[in-house]
Amino acid sequence: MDVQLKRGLLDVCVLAAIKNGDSYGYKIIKDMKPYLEMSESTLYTILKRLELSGMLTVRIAEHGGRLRKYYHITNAGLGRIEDFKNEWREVMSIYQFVVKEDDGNE
Amino acid sequence: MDVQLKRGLLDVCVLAAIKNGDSYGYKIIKDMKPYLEMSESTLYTILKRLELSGMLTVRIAEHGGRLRKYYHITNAGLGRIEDFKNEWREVMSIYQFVVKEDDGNE
DNA sequence: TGGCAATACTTCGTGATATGATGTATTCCG
DNA sequence: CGGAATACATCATATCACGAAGTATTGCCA
Repeated sequence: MDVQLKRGLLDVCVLAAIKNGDSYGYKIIKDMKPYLEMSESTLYTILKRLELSGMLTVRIAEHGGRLRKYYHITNAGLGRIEDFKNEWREVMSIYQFVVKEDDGNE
Repeated sequence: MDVQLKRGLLDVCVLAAIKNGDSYGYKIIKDMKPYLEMSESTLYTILKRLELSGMLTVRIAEHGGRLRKYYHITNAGLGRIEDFKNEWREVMSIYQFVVKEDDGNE
């Protein structure tokens, strides 16, 4: 899928992936794969950014001898998803503008 | 509106603004304003990019003593709009993933 | 036991791109 | 006469997705 189109969806998609329960990087990628594929470097960059902007918190836990960083969504993160929903109205009106066929009757 | 969300829409929006008749920079901005606002520097950058990638052609004409560059969409440009429509299915499935509420019954 | 896939996270460099600031030039209107 | 509107161009900057490469452990299978 087009990189530019992806850009507006990635952050909020990652937040959505943890909104119903804490998760960790490797699992997030696999959960999102049917909807949106992303590389590991992309995801970890995004997770860092979302942490720095207070959209999520991190908890390090050991699991089977390996470290895992579990990500937990904050109220700000939930708010970000709400903002996205509100902006979607605008997006749909732009979409209508793009696909609108000129029927020649105006 | 969120810059990242805009990115995937701008190019195709500009193409849509000229698909029913040639237009020029200043007019494109005004036509798009109700749907999507963009600065002049952004638009002229995009028009240049779309020209270089063969999505549109340019014709310079004089209008009232001033130069105007009229932009005309090519078949490649029309194809770009079609691609966008097809990708929209994916976008909507991602949107559904983001807004899906966990109803606690699973 | 040797090796490879899977799991899990990190860092770096690069290319694409939206935007503000700034500049140039003309026309139109009061 | 002057400022708003018209019309386009260039530059520097900040953001960001991504491939490449690296580190380290577990689990499996031949």
